[in-house]
Amino acid sequence: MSSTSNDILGNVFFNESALSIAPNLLGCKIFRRYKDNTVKGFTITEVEAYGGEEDLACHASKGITERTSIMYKSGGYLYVYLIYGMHWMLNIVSGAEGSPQAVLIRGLAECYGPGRLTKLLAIDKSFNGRHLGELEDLWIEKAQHNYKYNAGPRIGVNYAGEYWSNVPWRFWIDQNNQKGF
DNA sequence: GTAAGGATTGGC
DNA sequence: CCAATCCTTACT
Repeated sequence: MSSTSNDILGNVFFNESALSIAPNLLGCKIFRRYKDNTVKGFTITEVEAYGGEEDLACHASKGITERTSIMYKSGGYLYVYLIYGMHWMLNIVSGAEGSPQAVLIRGLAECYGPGRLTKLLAIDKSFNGRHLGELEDLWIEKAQHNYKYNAGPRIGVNYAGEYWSNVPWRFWIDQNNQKGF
């Protein structure tokens, strides 16, 4: 089973809203070419959508700053930032230019946890602001089929208030109801 | 300039 | 349960 360039997700995919992209990323494989030239692929199993200045859980709710400006770009850019002084978070900017949205990659089949998976993928601040379409060392290939998934509140955003801390914008593959997973 | 706090994790 | 740890943001 070989991959073709047609399987690689590009601008057409990422320019949709974060909310619609997020579940479609489930089952996609994120590939990394490491410095020693080895290539490994990991299946995305959990994501979260962040979108719009009105989303109080989204960093862009504070408006455009040096940190959040990347989210105002068109889809396909990477938003990578450090949290709690030690963990890199990997986000894919979504939506059209001027609409600050992003999808956080929270889990892989091979590695659960947003901080853990960036360590596995060797992703740090050097990836912030890069565009997926320009990268030879990181790309995402589309899922082979649609997966059944669950949705629930996002993690770690209790500060965002009653409504925004409870919107079901976290999506994960339903492993108990998945044939052949 | 300074202070407060966080899209988490792992160790006690 | 709670400390680690440092960057970004918002200012007594």
